[in-house]
Order: sequence, then C-alpha cells, then structure tokens
Amino acid sequence: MKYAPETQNFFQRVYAVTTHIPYGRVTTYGAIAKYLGAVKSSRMVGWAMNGAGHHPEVPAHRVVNRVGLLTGKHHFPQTNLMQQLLENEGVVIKEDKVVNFKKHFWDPTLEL
DNA sequence: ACTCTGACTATTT
DNA sequence: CAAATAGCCAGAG
Repeated sequence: MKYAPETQNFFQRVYAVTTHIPYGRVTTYGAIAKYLGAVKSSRMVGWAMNGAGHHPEVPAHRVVNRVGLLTGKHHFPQTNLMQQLLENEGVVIKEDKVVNFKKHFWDPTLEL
C-alpha cells in the first residue's frame, strides 16, 4: 500500500501520541485528534488505531471515546482484553466504562 | 471517479 | 435521557 507522505505523517503522529500515554492513564480519540490539529478527524484517529496492530508499542487500550467508553474493545483479539489491560494498570472499568474517567484522563494538548 | 464505511463528537429532537 | 443528524476525512472495493 502506498500512502501520501502527509498521510503517513498523520499515522505516525497518532502512534506517537498514543505511545506517550503514561501508565495507568487514558485519553480520547478527540483529544489526540485535537493535538494533531483537527478535532474533527477523531474518526481517523480511531481508524489509525485499526492499523496499530502493526505497531506493538502502541497501547490502543488506553484510548477510549469521549465518555470513557471502551468502544474499541471489539477490535481486540479478545473482547475483554482491553478492559483487562486497563484494570491491570489500576484503571477501574465498570460496564465497559472507565470509572472516574476524568481522573485518569490524559490530555496530550495539556501534558505533552 | 464514485460510493460505502467507520475504534468519533457535538448538536438537536 | 435516548435516538437521530450532521460534520469530518481517509481507505477499500
């Protein structure tokens, strides 16, 4: 597959930010998109995560939607893996949602 | 070149 | 408060 240089850059940025998410913290697609300069491209961030499988260092499980819902869990090899990994990092999950999400939220535009 | 789809979000009904 | 609607943009067929 062939990407335009800028497209590749987009992917790289998404992976970069996602990789920089601290242990035990989570962020949102929108936050990442905002950091990239286009909050409206939040879907592209999620789409980029779809290709994160080729990037093992990218903790896609730390990326959830804007309310802390684990919307991407169905894209993992095992549906419960995402929640499992998060709980392993001290993040409490209840009904596919991050408990006290705001507290675990990590904003790249603020902390990066 | 065209259409469909999606790990999103904000706004409106 | 739940459901529908509209932006958004890049990849795949």
